[in-house]
Amino acid sequence: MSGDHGHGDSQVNSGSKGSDSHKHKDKEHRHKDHKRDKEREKLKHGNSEHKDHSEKKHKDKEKLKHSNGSSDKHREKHKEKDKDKEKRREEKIKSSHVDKPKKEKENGYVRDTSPAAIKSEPEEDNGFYPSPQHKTSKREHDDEEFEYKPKQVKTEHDNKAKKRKHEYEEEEEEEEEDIKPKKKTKDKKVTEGKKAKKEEEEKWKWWEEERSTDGSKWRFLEHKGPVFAAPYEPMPDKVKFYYDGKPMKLNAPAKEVATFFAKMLDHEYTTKDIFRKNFLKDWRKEMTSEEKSKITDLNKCKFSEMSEFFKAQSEARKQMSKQEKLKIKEENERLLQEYGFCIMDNHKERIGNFRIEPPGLFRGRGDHPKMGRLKLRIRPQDIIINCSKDSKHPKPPPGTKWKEVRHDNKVTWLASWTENIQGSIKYIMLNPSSRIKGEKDWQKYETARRLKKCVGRLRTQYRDDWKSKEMRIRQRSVALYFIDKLALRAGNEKEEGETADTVGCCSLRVEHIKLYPKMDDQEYVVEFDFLGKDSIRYYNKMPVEKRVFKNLQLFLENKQPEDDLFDRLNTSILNKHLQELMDGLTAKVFRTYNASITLQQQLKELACPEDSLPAKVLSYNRANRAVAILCNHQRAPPKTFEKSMQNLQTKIDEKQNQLSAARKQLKAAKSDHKASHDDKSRKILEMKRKAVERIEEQLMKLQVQATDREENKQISLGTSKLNYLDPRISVAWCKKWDVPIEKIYNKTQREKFAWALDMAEKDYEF
DNA sequence: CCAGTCACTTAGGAGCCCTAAG
DNA sequence: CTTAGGGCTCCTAAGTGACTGG
Repeated sequence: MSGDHGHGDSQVNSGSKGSDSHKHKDKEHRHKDHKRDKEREKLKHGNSEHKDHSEKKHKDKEKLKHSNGSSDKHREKHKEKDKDKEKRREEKIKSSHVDKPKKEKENGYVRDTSPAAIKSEPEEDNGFYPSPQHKTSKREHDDEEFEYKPKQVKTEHDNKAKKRKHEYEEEEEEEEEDIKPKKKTKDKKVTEGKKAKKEEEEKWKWWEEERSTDGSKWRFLEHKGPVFAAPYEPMPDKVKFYYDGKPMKLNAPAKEVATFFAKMLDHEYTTKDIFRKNFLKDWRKEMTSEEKSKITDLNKCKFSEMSEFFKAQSEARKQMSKQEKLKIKEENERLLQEYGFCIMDNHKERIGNFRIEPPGLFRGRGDHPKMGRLKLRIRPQDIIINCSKDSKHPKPPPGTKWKEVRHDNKVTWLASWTENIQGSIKYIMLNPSSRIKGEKDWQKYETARRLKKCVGRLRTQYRDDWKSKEMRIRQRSVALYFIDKLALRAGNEKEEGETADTVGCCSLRVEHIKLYPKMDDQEYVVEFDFLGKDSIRYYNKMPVEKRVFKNLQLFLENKQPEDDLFDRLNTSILNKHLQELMDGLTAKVFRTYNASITLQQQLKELACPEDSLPAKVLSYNRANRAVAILCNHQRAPPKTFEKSMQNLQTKIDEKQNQLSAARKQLKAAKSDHKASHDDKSRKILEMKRKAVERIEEQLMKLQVQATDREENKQISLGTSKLNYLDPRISVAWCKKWDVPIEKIYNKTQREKFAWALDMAEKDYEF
């Protein structure tokens, strides 16, 4: 970590303490700021300056990522071709328009009005929980509280009492607590000494409360604003930068940027052409004109002294004494306490990312055209603050101003800024454990469960549509089939040249699939090979139904490799269609649905009541893994994988030897006992028996561990666990098989899924 | 319909930190 | 006590999808 984002003051102090030593720099910065503002302005209107399309063949075959070579040429060609080609194809199959009136929505909360959805909805209410999907509209008067100012924050110190959910006592022991952090700090000092662990154990059961119906996300919001990145600390003069073999002094801004590069020197990013080119270009913008005229070739730059300096620094940090480390920890904790929480509607909630992203070099993933560009430092005047009108507004650091303070309760973010690489907006939002995130998450799974009820009908329909006489419908139905069956992502269009060339379902190109009428003993095999989100390769061969196959052949006719496979389809068309089939349905719901249903099925299949605890956990992980594979959640095999696998194997071998030794002894003890039949020998026998059992168990545990790890080599379970699997399935499974939930969810995860832990019983059905 | 904007979810990797084993 | 390695947290990029205004 940057470990250097020093002190809480970094938020506030740029004007006070820190300033003296930086006066000089500050001036220069300010001067630059002007230019910068202009540049930032430009962003808004499309930043055309970097339109370099360096034609490059990929050679890198780093693991399985980025290794599919389809992309670059595509970029060039794609541009012009599109329009007219499309038109040419237009008439291939007659298209007629059947536009239907759209469904209604109420501000973000989906109203179920489609007849289809209504009829298919016995609403699985476990009788008690208010569904997030259909808020009962009984509390129309909700909004009358709109302008109130909360006097108290509910923080419940309830540690025991796990279940009680049916008792309707949300009013229980809400400690009256001053909102003002003053008191909080005091409170804290008392406990902090020992373990800071005690904290206020928030046990607010928001899921037992009504939800707002008017599209507002909150009624009251107060926070202290973000924490800014620590200012640049000039390096000691003895750490030199060399150009063309000669030491060269750089002005502060240029030097700071140089340190960004130096810090990455060991990373292979810095060897990539695009990265270097982008870096040099942006770096030069920070230079004085002399520097600029001198430094023209990155190859002549030597950053190694700087790099060594940082390495030494981080080494020193590791070597720090316990005390020093503790001090840093405490400081971090203080910062967290001060800036890491906000008050939203009477409750203190954890903020997800309260630190502003520090400046640095942009690291895109895959073959990103903008890798190496300079991410500018974010200043208070770049930040928009969002909070309640009647809250205590966050203060900008002395001598600075926010860009804007607004009071928009239709959104959930507390602060935002525009980033300079893509011109996109970044937000500060709440932690996943917060009500606002939890509700949404819950709702997501409820939507997926509604899909479960009508997925049969939808499948019948899209299969029917394979026969449609309209091209667009055939394409739509085949794409939907892929999304359903293979859990592909929707595949929005992307701006070319702005990002890595990756695709999803709707944006698949001809070059991404291959058709094999026959392959081995299978017929109609489709081979997929493309880079998806994060440039993770998707590779899969799948036999499809004849009709699908024939359709694909049709779609491919007269197309170039870089043409769109589904030229009459995009995500917005697809989603519009889905919306008509089921209220709230979009392409990504299929991923959620298929992931969750797969987990549930797998857990049923793999169930084995006699299994030991570790075996059960293994089963769970396998079920989880099936989902991860479905969703193509990969990871780079850990660098130490082979070695650690070997170590484990050694352990297993040892254990095995131990076991056979123990068995021998047991045998001996047995015959001893047979011979003597005395108490002593019986005792020994028992002991040996126990020993064997114990070793057997240990061995089994190791073996399970080995299997699990081997199977996990390139699969990442976390993503699906966190984003796709209805946590209630897991909770129910744990209850059913007496597996402690801690085996499945760590602390953070339990916090995120608190709602599920609380409400799911062992008979929960997704 | 289309491009642009905005909000919010989903994603893998870096690196810190804890723990179990030596 | 030290060390290795694996888990967890943080970080922030990269998606999805709604909406807007022309």
